[in-house]
Amino acid sequence: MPDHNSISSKAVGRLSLYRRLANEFRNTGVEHVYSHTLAAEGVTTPAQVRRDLMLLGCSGTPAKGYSVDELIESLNTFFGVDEVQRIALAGVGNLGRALLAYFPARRPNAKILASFDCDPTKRGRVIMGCRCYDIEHISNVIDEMDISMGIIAVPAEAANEIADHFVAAGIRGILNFAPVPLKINDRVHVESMDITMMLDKVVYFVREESHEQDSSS
Amino acid sequence: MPDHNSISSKAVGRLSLYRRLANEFRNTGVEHVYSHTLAAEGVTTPAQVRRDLMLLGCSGTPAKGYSVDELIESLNTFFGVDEVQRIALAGVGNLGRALLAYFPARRPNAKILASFDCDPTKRGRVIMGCRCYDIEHISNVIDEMDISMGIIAVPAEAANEIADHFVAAGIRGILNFAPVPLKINDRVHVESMDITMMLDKVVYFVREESHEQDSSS
DNA sequence: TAGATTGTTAATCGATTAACAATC
DNA sequence: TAGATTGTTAATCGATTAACAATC
Repeated sequence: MPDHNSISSKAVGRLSLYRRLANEFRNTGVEHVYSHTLAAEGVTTPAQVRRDLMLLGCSGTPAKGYSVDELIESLNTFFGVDEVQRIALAGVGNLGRALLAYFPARRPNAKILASFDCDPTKRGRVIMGCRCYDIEHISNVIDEMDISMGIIAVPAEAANEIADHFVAAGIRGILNFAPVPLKINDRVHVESMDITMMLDKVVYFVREESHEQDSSS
Repeated sequence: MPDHNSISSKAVGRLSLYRRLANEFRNTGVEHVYSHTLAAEGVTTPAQVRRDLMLLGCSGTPAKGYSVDELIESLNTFFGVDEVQRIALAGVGNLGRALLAYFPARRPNAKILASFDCDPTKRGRVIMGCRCYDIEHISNVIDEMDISMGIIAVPAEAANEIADHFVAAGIRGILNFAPVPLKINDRVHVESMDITMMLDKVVYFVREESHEQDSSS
């Protein structure tokens, strides 16, 4: 039994990537993969792939590398593919609706069971197959539906308030799309996707490169 | 003149965050901020804030900290807020439409000038204020419109092909939302946002915590 | 002044990289 | 066997953290 406590967030991300790649390989009939095959497809080194897989208890052979089936088996167990994830979504704007369409297709066991919005016209309606509730009832709904994860897709101003509601309702993991670092003191795992920050990064490096070209010419 | 070549992607991300926070402080009438104020709001340490700001050439005083106006001034110059960013979007599905709605409101100088989709019914139409073109014409459109950045919001299978088109058309930065690491050999800056990977991370840590509770009880 | 913060330097920590014997 | 890969250990690198004199 591998010790999961020592696994970093980065490593979990890489494992998620290996799982996807392994599934692709299986779909194309590949039975064995080398560490450098996984590394070349991804963004890491063969040595790191081997370290990551060793954490999972997967071992390969010099002759054939790693068994794809064995890999998928281990990774599915690691990510608990058999367990259904019960998720709540806050914010049913453009981004929220995109997420409602995105997840069922890609992660069938990640189920967004309830959504919340402050817009009164959305309350009670079923949007993209998911019922939208009043934020006032957030605690009751999350409790009744036994939801353990929350997705935040509301504007920056409202994000932390929603996060507080989520934490108070007993949610243990949050995927945050609002461009604000959440201030939460409880033991809740937060992953933030700051789209504007990513855009700023690309913009900076594009400008930077064009300036380099200017000065070199 | 600070040496921008040595600035890491992470540091650029933090600077993007400082800019947002500084703007918020200015809007609420705050004139000076200490490094620990910026650090407390964000996800870093006061020492790192100081290092980051020193890279920009910003210096504070022990008595008052950093001038908010000076900070915003420097950060705006750093990110080239006066320059309009000319952007192309590939994929006008749910996510693509969400991005088309998202950016104009939050980054007025980041202009998505053209979109591309393989769906024939979308071609020629103006969706969310942006004309959708045939992918066949990607090179011409990008060239004519002098576009330097691309956003990829297509399914995983098509992502790398689109990226190749972008690179061939002379694009120098890519924001990738497809859950695939892009294989590009050119000198193009790529930032990837892998939503399913983020979800997998949250799922893992939520499960992990619940297992810890099981074993401790 | 006293207290808190700044910029700067040294120490620590972790992660990545390189090297190598064992294995198929 | 020969060659390539595996698992493992040592070395390097970078980033974060801690410590401290200078400053307002």
